[in-house]
Amino acid sequence: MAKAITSREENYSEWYLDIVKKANLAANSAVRGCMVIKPNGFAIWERMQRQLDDMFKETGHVNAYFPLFIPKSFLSREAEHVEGFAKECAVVTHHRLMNDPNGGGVVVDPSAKLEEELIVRPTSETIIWHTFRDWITSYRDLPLLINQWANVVRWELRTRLFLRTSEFLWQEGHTAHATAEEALEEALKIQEVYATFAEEYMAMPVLRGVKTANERFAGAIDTYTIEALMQDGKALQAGTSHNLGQNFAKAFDVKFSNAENQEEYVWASSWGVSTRLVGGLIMTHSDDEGLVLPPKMAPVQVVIVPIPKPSEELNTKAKELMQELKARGIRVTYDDDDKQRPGFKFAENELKGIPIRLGLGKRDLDKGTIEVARRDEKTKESQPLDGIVDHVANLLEEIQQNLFDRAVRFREENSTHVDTFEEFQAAIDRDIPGFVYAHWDGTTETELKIKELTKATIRCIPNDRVEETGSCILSGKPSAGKVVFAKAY
RNA sequence: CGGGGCAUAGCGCAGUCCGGUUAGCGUGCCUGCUUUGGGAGCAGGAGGCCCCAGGUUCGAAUCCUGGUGCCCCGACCA
Repeated sequence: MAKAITSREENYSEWYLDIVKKANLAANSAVRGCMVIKPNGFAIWERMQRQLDDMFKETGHVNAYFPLFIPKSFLSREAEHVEGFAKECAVVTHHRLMNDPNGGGVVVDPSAKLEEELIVRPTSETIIWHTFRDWITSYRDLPLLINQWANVVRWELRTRLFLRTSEFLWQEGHTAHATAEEALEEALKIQEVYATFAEEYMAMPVLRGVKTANERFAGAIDTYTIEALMQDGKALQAGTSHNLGQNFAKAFDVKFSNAENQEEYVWASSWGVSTRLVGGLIMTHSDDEGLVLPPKMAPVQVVIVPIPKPSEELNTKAKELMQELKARGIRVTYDDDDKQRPGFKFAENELKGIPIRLGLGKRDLDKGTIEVARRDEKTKESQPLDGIVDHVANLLEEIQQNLFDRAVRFREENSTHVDTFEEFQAAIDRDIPGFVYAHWDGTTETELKIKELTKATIRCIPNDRVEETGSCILSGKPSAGKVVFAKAY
């Protein structure tokens, strides 16, 4: 068991890191807080990208690319925005290096100081709105629906692979609209796109909700979020979509002429999901044997293992089978390494999260069967080779659904409703705190006080919450409905 | 930004307190033989600026001074 990973029970944090490292998803790099995404990890991100990109295109968005560097002055145009990001920006101050006159290698050339420093984008609203000013003059230019796939940098003090790194990959959508209603609709539409993606493709159930004033994006009117529950009972903000109102249009003076030839400021939205989703995917489904991937997100869905080792006979059959599976659109590989034994390969393929393993041996060929093992439930059974492609195709769907159902069940089992602060405290203090629904008086003051006392934050006010009168668990003041608290990543 | 830890073979580590031949163990890697339906066994082999710089000493992975880097835990944030 050379590659055994720490169990979740023993140390959840170590378990997560073990999976990331031992499934070869990512590694720490020479740069603090920045990760190297390895081929296995990047393949998952690529699947996310491809699917999301299709969905964005489907909703009328087009891709573009804006610069990595942003003039420092741009960031300060929107007051709340700069306050939100100023503390975590990387700043470029010089543009040239020179040989150290003292022989210490290269040093920054002091004569190459920039007139205006550049910041490395922590998000691109400012540079994009500066550009949109040139793109928009008339209501006929609207709506403008732009997305970009990019890297961003936020100088994080505490990082974890995928979940929070100083540099990360993401997509950021930026849209401009003629009316407030349209901008709001756009923000909500994207929230639903994100939720659909999370649930149908990642098999990760999410709560759809709106952030409190305290938790919203710096510069937004409202932030819509999807929140997932991880296996340790902590919430993960998996995607956000912002209604920016006219805040950035005003800051960057972006106006359009409406049909009556009157000038108005443009209405905006922005939204993003990042490589953090890979972390969420890992923590939603994986177990103590390693990574578990839902079939739709698995770079490899089926692996065929020759037993006990490759032979001409087995290779021929396996390749034939691969062709049939590929023809059905199934991503399949053949593990024809003749050095490792089957047991090793089983463990290795489980660690990597491949949803289905097909074990093919001499006995199978004689009997016309094949061994089908599913990663999610760790069961295996012998199946007739005849009709195996249909069986595998159906099983992939079943696994996808099973993982989602399992995650929904976990979330339900770990969601509680409380009415008093004592109940609240007890719920949050459990080993798996989960989502805790409670009344809140709507003030930032109370929210912060609760956070100080319990470390729990308001994840969202659910879109589908039932309106009911109640009293705040802390202040006792009236509340119009329960909000969702949790400890969060 | 505080607190702690670590830096020695691809990876994981011991050795450092108490300086001393050729720096060691596990794993991985290479070769060969035997094995082979759940992480194989034996034999042989390759692989090291012991984080960097200075100092002490006949002699430094080890002691002293000064750096650098990364990780983990908290506070802040996607």
